Amino acid sequence: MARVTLQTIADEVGVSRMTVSNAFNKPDQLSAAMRATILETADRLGYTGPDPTARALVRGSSGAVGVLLTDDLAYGFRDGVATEFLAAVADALAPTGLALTLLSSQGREGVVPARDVAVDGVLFFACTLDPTAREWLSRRGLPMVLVDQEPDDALPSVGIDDYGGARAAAEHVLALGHRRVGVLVFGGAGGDDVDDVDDGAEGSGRLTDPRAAAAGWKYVAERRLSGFLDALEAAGAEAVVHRVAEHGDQPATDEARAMLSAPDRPTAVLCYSDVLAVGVLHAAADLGIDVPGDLSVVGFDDNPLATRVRPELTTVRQDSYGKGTAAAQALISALGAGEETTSVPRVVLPTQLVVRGSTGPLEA
Amino acid sequence: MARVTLQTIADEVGVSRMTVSNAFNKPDQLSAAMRATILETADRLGYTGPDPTARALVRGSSGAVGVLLTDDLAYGFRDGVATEFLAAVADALAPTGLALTLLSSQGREGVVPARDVAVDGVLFFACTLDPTAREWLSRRGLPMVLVDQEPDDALPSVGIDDYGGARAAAEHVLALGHRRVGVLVFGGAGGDDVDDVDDGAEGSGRLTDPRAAAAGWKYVAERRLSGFLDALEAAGAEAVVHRVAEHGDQPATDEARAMLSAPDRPTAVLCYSDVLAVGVLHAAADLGIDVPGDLSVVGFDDNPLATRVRPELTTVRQDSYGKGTAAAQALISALGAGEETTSVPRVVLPTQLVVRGSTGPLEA
DNA sequence: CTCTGCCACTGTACCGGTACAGCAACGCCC
DNA sequence: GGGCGTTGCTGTACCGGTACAGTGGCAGAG
Repeated sequence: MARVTLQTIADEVGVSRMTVSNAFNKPDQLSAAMRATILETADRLGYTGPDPTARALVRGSSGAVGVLLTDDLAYGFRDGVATEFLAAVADALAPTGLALTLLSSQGREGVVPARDVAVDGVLFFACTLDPTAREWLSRRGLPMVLVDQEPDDALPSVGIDDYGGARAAAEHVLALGHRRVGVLVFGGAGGDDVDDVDDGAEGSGRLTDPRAAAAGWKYVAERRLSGFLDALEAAGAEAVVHRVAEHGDQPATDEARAMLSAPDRPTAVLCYSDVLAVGVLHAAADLGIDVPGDLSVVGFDDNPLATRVRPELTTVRQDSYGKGTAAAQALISALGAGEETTSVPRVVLPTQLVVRGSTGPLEA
Repeated sequence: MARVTLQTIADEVGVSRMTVSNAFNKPDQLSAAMRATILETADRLGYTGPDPTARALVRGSSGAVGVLLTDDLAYGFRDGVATEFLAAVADALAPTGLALTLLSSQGREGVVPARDVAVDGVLFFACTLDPTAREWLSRRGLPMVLVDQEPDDALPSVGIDDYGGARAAAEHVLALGHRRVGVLVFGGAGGDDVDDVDDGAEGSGRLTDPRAAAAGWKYVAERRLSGFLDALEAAGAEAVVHRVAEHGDQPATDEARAMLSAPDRPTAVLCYSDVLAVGVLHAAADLGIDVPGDLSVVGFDDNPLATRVRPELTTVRQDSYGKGTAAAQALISALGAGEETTSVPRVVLPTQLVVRGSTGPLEA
């Protein structure tokens, strides 16, 4: 059975295709009797309503906005911070009737979702900054909002005060008397330093020159590390920086074990995220190191996870929901404005240190 | 600046539009030199690659599959069972390069996402069975897979053994000696019984004739209730059925408080879900009732939540990830098959009772 | 009786691609 | 030197809608 289109109905009723179209979209353009006949016929023939694709083509809008995530889409459903963010986006989108399309930064079989899927606008929330996906998107000239990315003059961006939060975390452990402080960071490959072995830090391991290494990292990782290091340096404390190459619980445990097994181990560890901090807790437990008695651990994000572990994590809270709301609003207004936008909103949400049970004073 | 299309490039280079199209899609159809010229020009002009919408129109496929959720999209990110399911779908979709579009069952401003957003296929995962969205989808003739819905002769479906799981839950408390058993169900409105006050059970409250009331509920709710009741009846135990109108922690707490405050209260409560069971735990705590000493509580789903509360919930595990995988596979194969599908796969995954700390023997 | 305006509907030209048939030029072979 | 197969590009017809400028008939105004 062939597809039922406007033409099918037009032929059946004996009118032009336009009249049928009007029956659906502009009821006042035709007589009530004709409209009734058309609708009845459409129904009888099993017409499914205007085809979304065709309509999108002619109207230039598709009714969906995209969120560009890592190449692993499922991440968006597994990580507490990501789900909170996406839930906020979904909530903010609800009144507009826009659908939410999850785009992975890397497609298979030559398909690049960022290029090949129809969306009206994009939230750039990828965790790894994939330059090809980003380039495709900017070339498409779509309204786009950067989330947790390096601000760009041309594009609206939403982020949090990563640097300030990291400083606050560092100052917290400094105030507790710690002077030899581990820093566990996620050295997210910035796209091209994968085979850059200059800093001796491909993969995991201790970084000899963390600031140099961080130059190529994704923005958030670099900001947080800078915050940690600036505060530690200002206080004349020693920083022992280790990097994990993959963002996860287990990799962090492995790396933390190395850090904590070294002679003269740090008495506090600042982590890029709560997920990594949980890994540190595991490593400490494995090594028989008491937290917070022998080791203080600070996370970042205030992931729901943070209060689910024992001891509960001291961490830097970010408002993921607020971030999602702000990002969605920015995108919605960019969609509404069309081309003539002049202002490029830049939102930076505050962060806040939340002290819980995983940090304590340095024992003499 | 006007949009750059194939025609723009064709004019610039001085060839036909088709040749430009071929340069992108069929490299072997033209000379290498010409192709190089065209690609260079395209790049210089800032061509963004074939427009996804136009391509979708002519190819008849959009590169995205939809998941129809409740009218509250954010639910998909908040509920542990939903996120697990969606993560599995995302994982299964990854190799195909398909994007994942979240559709809310109800749009605003006359927009019905189920009708107006371009997708190649749909997973019907709505929690409330919204007949209009479903009807639009089936009329569009899209490949579609029902998840946790009443099986339909024409459509592939994926679900779990709700009935068997519920029986197992009931038999578990019966084996522990309980004879007066509360049942807390989620009376999801089946679309049209919202103003149906016949059973005296609009909103929450105790149901006098639960089986009759359940007739209009969504499939899963009805199946689970039947499982509970059949097992209880077979053993000659008494069932005290209460219904909550909204699926949540707080509504469940309220309703459970009513159930547990009544004279001669049940000694065990079977719940439609872990979320409701947590509400029962809260109510019990409020009323000073010890679980499992004075009250046994059984949940359903084995939501991650179940092991996060104290006592940990005895529950009926379902494999949400497996369900997502199966659903995605079914959809992918339906997409591949096109029209000529004859078989209508129907997957029913097993459920399994997991006994934890929230149930115990009836105290004499 | 013409002119004007309105109503209800039609025709055509897009939107930005792709499929497919066609066609000229060229080399090859017998 | 004519038939034939390639190669490389072109033309046209779609895909399924919508925008917009008609157009013919008819009613009321002048």
